Amino acid sequence: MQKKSTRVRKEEIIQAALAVVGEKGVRALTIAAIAEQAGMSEANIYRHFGGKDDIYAAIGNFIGSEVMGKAATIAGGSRRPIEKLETIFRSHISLLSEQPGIPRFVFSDDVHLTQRNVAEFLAVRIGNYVDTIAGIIAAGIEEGEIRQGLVPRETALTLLGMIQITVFRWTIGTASFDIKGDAEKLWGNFIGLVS
Amino acid sequence: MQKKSTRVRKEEIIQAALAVVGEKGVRALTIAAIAEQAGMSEANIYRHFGGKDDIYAAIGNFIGSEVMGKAATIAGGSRRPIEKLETIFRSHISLLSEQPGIPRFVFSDDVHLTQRNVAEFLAVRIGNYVDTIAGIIAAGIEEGEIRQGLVPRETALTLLGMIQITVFRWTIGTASFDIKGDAEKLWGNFIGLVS
DNA sequence: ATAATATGCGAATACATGTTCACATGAGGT
DNA sequence: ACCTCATGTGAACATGTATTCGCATATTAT
Repeated sequence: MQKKSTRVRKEEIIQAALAVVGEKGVRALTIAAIAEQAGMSEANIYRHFGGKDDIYAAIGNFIGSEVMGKAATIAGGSRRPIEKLETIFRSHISLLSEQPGIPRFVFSDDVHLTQRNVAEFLAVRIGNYVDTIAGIIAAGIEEGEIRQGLVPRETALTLLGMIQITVFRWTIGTASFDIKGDAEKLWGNFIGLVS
Repeated sequence: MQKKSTRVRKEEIIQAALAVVGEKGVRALTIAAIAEQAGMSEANIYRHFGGKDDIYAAIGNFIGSEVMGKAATIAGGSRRPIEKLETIFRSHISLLSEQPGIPRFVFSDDVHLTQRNVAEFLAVRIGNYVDTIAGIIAAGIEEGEIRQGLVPRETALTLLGMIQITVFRWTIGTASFDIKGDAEKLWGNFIGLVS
């Protein structure tokens, strides 16, 4: 087996772990499963991570920085508020459907209850995410694209709820669930709700 | 130890299991934990249930019939559509905050992936639930209480998403999270969205 | 080239978990 | 009162899981 630096191995292990969560859920995120997915021995995983808690934290960091950061980029663009919201909504649904491990991990009660520090970290990131979307909505109201009288923060939470329930129905239902089509319908109705 | 009939023991075991899930999550739903919570031996649990899968199914049935049925009762009442929606929303938030085991179980990826039959059953029940709420919204549109142009089904999903994200933020955050207050704010904004 | 160090792995360990079994005991029908 | 059967339990078992340890080997610096 070719040797690689810890930096590279850490990324491989995190990606393998996310793949396992996506396919079999957080419950199946065992060291053995990660090792098999990553194509290395179980003992080797301990060369690069202190233990399972350490791996949980690394997954949380990855999701927090790589994923949640995207919204900030879109928010900083020069398009109109409604367009920004649509882009964020679409790319979010797209990402979650391609990397099911991400929502599984974030919504896992196992993580919430046994990895409190990871949960707190994610809670803060999600809070920032809500703020970002609320800011776009506030701008939309000011520019007249979005109806007056709406509360930006609560409207942002409503939008996130749409994403969450879509992912949930996709996860719980059969594999043939058309998540993209479902999301489109919800978005169309959201336009009607806010304009 | 006093002996009781299987019928009554089954209920005790299910309630104990729901309590365990509410306090420590689905991951911690072990036979040992249920036995301790219910105050009986592990072996005795096997007197009344075939095994863990059987217990999962029983929990799913309980949640499906006892809980989801409430919405149908409210929907059948004689109040105005918006009032019905508010009652459903409030009682739902109230129930989930008092019995955290219910959302933990329903949203558990462990259940979704390893208990497919339970997941399918819940999916059908949730589908009925969506239909019920969509029916109320359709009536609201017809009576002029709710804005025209909205799609009942998608608006119903949006309402459910509000509930789901509220429970999620409550679960992931600190124990001091004010779920009732948060839900009230969301409801107030929902009124603005649909009317 | 060689020493030093980081990387890799099979095997062993300690513990948790689902399940079964042989045996005890209490409740209800006769 | 007694018999029968459902209910209850401690102990044992097989398997799964996280983690550690001694040893091998590739990479890097000198």
